[in-house]
Amino acid sequence: MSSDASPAQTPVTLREVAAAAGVSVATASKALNGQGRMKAQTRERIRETAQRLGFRPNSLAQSLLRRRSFTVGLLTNDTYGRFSLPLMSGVSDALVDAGVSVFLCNVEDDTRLAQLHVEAMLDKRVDGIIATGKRIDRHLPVDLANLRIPVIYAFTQPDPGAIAFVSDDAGGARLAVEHFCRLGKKRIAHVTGPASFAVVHARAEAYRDVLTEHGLPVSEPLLGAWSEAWGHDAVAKLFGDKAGREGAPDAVFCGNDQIARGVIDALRERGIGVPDDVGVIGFDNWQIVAEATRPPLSSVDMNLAALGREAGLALLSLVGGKPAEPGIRKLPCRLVVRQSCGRPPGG
Amino acid sequence: MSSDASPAQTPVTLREVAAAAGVSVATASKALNGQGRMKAQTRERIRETAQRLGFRPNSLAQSLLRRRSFTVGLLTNDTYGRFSLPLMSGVSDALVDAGVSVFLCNVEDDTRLAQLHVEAMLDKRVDGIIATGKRIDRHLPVDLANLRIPVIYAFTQPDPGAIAFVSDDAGGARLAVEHFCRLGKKRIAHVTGPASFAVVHARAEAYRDVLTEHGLPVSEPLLGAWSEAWGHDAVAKLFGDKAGREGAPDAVFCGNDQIARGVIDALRERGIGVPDDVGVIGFDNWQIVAEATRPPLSSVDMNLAALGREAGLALLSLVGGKPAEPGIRKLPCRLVVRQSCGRPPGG
DNA sequence: CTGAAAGCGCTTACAG
DNA sequence: CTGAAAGCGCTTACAG
Repeated sequence: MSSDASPAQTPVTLREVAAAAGVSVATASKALNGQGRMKAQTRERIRETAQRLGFRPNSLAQSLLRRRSFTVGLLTNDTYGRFSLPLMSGVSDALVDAGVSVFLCNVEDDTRLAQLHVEAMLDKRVDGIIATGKRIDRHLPVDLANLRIPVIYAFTQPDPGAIAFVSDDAGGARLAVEHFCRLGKKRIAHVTGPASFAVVHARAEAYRDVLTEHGLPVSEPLLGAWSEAWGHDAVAKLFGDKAGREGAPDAVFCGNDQIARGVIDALRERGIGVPDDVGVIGFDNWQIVAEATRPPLSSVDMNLAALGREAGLALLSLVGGKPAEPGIRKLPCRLVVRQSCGRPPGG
Repeated sequence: MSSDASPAQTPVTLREVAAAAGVSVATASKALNGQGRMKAQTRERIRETAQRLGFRPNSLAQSLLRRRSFTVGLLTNDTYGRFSLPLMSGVSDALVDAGVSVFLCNVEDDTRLAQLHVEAMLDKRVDGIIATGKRIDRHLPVDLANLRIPVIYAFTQPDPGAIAFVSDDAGGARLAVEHFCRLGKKRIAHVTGPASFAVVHARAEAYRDVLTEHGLPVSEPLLGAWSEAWGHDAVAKLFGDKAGREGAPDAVFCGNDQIARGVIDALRERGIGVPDDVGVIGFDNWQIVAEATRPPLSSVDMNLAALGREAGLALLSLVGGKPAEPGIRKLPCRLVVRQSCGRPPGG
């Protein structure tokens, strides 16, 4: 009920501040922006008046003048959000402190919808666009190549000559397989997703490389679906029906956490102990899966929030006019060790 | 390389269109907006010119004049996004067709961050705000009560006198328990989350009501964590250690899908068949969990995307000046039947 | 040290 | 039927 609480239904303008302080709007503007030269006392009086009236400059008016809206568009086709969400919050975190707000554009796989969103962004004069998706090897259903505003790609297939941030899948796979080597594992299998995914090949190749480097036998990666069910089936293939386990793997590196969970469940059903008999490492570090697995799952984390942050900062720098090399930047993954991979010998 | 592709680094203005068409900017504006009266031929010529030059009005300038930015802010503290994401995409879908874009504001549980985002929204003159969260019974860490712009709450605790959309948890629970009754189940248990959640009580009460209405025995709901592990433990409590199953439940209604998954896994480990011996229904219809469960899990869906859509439309209508009754609107859930609950007798 | 003027890109009364 | 003028809320040369 205090008349100061929300006195006007309409925001205070600079003109009102100037009138209340007995100066021109030009002077008021300069006082509040720290521009120009004026008596410290005048500046202070104007500042206090603005404060008292709860003045906040109209961003739309400023943007019109500055040709800079302090907004960016974030395009995604990851409705389910498993990968997008950490990435989005990384982007948002990186930008909010610079006063930049993020428009959320969920484009699904719908070209019309994507076009609609891109046009809305352009009309609203966003300073730039971040394109993100659920797959590193697929384009969004819209062409962002000639937009007159900067575009950064993150976790999606970039246009040629663009700047993109992706996770270093090969590096992530190395982390997992080298960890197994360090634990003294000798027969390390790889169960992963379908051949249609680029990451499947990148990770499988790294898997082979590490084993070769360590002089360990390389068995062909088993490709299947990204599902628990495939994890189950893969265990049947790897461990056969025989009771004895000679020649069977002592470690399984899985292409995602769901497969890993299926593997662990299937091993338990066979009475094979994890991590004592067989170590398991997953990929994605999807907390809700990794922590529900028995035992909790060690997994490779793609650092998606950090990736989003990098993308946000890169866009900011581009918007600020700093030139940047085109190309794909691979950001390192990290291995989150829980209990499924086993302890170092004597550890 | 075509000089039409992106000829100017700077967008075409109305002034340029007017010049190219040989009219004043006022006439050009009216022609494009279908305002005023003029020779059809003039209007057409201007339209064609605008089209040819790729003119798109600067939304910032329009907003300044119209006092309407065609943007809204979406506040959420659901970093993980399980509940937020469908809701967000519902909001976004409802608004994109009205030309309204959505600012994503991830506020975590951080009051400073929330304040920062709200101020950025106000400065950018958003037309309204949608507040959403991960819990129906908790406030966001910021006060939105006296904002001078409309606020709609969705899936979060509203301020008194506000408009809110939430899922009808009691109704959702009824759907599940009544389904069991229809299938002829006689001893229906309820395993759910912690007492600190309002939904736990709402659903438990509906559970009791339905059983009473059907003249079936009511056993006290088992409260625990929202986890698979609790689902496991609950099975131990419900089914005891004895081999015989006289008096044991023939159906379990679970407070979320993770609990349900734990229950089903534990039943299988005991050799109890799902759905033949015991039917199981979960809550949330979290696809990735429900489909990986063996057998696939029947579950109550809160229709979060629809809820987001309603919230978006309600905000639009408020922004448009239509008055609306304050209060909490409960939106119906729906039961998604898969295989874990069993078939009707003789079905 | 301070203010009047011009202008960002658009729209909307009001003249002619 | 068309255009000159005023103005949305602000900033930035330029005078004084």
